[in-house]
Amino acid sequence: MSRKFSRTLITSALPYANGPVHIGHLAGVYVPADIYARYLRLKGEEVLFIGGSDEHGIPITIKARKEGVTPQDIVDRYHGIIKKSFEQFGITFDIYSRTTSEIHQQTASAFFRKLYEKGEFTELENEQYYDEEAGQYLADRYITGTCPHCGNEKAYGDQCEQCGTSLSPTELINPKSALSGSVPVMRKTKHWYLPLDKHEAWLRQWILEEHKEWRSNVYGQCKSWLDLGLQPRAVSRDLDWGVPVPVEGAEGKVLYVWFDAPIGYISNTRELLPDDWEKWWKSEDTRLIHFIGKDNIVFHCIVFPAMLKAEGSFILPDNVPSNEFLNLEGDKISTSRNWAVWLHEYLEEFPGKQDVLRYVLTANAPETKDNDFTWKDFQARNNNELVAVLGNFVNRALVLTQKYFDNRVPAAGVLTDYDRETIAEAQKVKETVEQLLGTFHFRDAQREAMNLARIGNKYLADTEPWKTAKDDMERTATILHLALQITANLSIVCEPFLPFSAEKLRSFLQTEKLSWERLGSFDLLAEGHPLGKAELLFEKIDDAAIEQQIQKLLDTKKANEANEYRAKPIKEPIPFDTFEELDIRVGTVMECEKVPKTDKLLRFLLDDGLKKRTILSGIAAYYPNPQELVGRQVCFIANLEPRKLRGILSEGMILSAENGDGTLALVTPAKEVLPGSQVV
RNA sequence: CGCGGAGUGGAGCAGUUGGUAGCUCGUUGGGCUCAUAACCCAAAGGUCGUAAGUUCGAGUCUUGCCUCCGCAACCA
Repeated sequence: MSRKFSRTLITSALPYANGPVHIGHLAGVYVPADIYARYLRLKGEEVLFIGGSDEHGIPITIKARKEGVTPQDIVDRYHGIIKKSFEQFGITFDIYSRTTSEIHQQTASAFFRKLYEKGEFTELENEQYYDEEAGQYLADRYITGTCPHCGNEKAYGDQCEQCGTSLSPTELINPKSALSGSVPVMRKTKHWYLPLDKHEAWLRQWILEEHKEWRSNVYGQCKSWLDLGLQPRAVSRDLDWGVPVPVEGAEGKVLYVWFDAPIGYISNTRELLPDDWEKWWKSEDTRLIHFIGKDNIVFHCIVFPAMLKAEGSFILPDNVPSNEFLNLEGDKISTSRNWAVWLHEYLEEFPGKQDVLRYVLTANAPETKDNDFTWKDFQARNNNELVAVLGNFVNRALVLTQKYFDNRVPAAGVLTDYDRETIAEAQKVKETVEQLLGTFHFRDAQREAMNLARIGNKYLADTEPWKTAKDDMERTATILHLALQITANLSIVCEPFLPFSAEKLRSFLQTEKLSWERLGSFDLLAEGHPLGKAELLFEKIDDAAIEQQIQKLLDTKKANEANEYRAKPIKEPIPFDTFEELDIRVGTVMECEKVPKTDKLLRFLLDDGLKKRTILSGIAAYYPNPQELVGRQVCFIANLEPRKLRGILSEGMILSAENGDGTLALVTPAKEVLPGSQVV
């Protein structure tokens, strides 16, 4: 694939406007996309970098209801925060808009309409659960009930997490709405489907044959979907928040957020370039690149391309560089658990340190597998790499020039072989970085850029200008001339990765922004050129600042857990007789061991005063050493109908208390009693 | 149950079409003193998750198993 493109359209996944942006978003999408956009611009290429907020979908309506505000309030709030923090962070979108914009409504509507008129959809009427109290249809995940296979009462409409079987909501026994707790009713509803199965053949050819260069995580996932066979996918939803389905008889229906969102790339381009947008989306010499996270692969590689192809006039993406996920201090980043480093907070707490975060996220980017962000690593990379290698080299070159040459670029004299070797090595950086960026290897590219500073440090250490200054100023001049040219080169190569520092560097050197093509030149600074005032490029981050961040994480996590916990409502009153029917007893644990090949089950052998009784209990996760329970007393329901689990007959149920975080603790009598004692 | 990705020296990562493992940081020793106790050199440290197979030869291919992540609420 060596097609000639004359411009590049870069899109970055639209962040969902139900929360601020965190380091996971940055590492996965926005930092690499911005590096790429800056790099191409510096090369003088025609580039457009599109971003925007994704503001539709069920979760936003749920959040709004929870807070008692409108969905528009929610998206206004977060769109504002997100947009501002991207700007401050130096993500150079050509436009950052939103899917609630008027132009997006029009674009998405027209897009749907065109597919509709071309007959690219199939219509299907089926029955779906409807929550009369909440006044809306329920997504599979928002229905809970009893699993028909294992009896788990907390199975979801799409899957039972206890036995792992996938379900459909209609299979659930005693279905309940997760929104209101009411019993949902079946209602007929009509939806439009994009028949992906009809697109399978060309998708297969296009991805599997023509894009073997895609990253293995992307290629592998697409292959898996294609091999399983594509299914028609619903593109509408029963909801009042979104782009209305522009067809008669579709009242109360909106476009499915995954149909709507990627069209946002197009509408935002239109918003920016009302007269000129089409060349970016419809011209074969435009190269379209989607930057996304791994959870979006299928939508950007299969669903959206199918939509574009069905429409007929659009180009398809040339590459979809998807990153894996970034973890935080060993745990998954989670908006709902508040386990994240939020960009807007980082910007406040580390003012002027945008480049440090950009650097760390790129150096540790999850390009091939999930990676971990830790504050200790953040500190180490700042202090040992940015400060010690890059900042220090620049400082050395500038301070020496100040000291010996009155802050003017000295003239180069005769070059030694070693000088020439150093120049040659520095010049190699350009080609290597280009090769790496061209193939979306941002982590390696940045390391290679930093390598230029390493070359500089080594050059100074080996040539020792502070020694030659004692008796050979001509030689000293040559050395510093080269060191300053390397510094000027750093201002070019760092621009895509560390734009704020590159700008500082240019002010130190009193130069304009230099184009990428001049990277590798050793005539960037003219002899006698006066230098500006040198300051520190980076400063050390001390332990206290890092500990504060770690403490903050622990605090918010703790506060959040406490916040989230709410005691469940008390169930309906029951007559005393019903309680009497339960026979709760105390038993002494005689044996306790994990049931082989299960995750959760412990097998208890209890002395219940009359006999030995086997009971299985799903608490293995909370008692890693079941042996320790032997001899303890537990409460259990003695007259529950026996039930076979994993081929073992369980005679009763051991009582456990469920904590706010879902962990379980055994219920035991306050002091030892005889086995078989009744709990009354 | 399934499908995809990942599991490499203390930490974080590379390893292209198979040929006895590289990088950054850390550690230890030495050098230097222009520089933000920064810089330069050297050394120690890995049976490449596990078991088997193909091959003259496998981190790199095949198969089984284990662990983590995603596809499946929120979510890059």
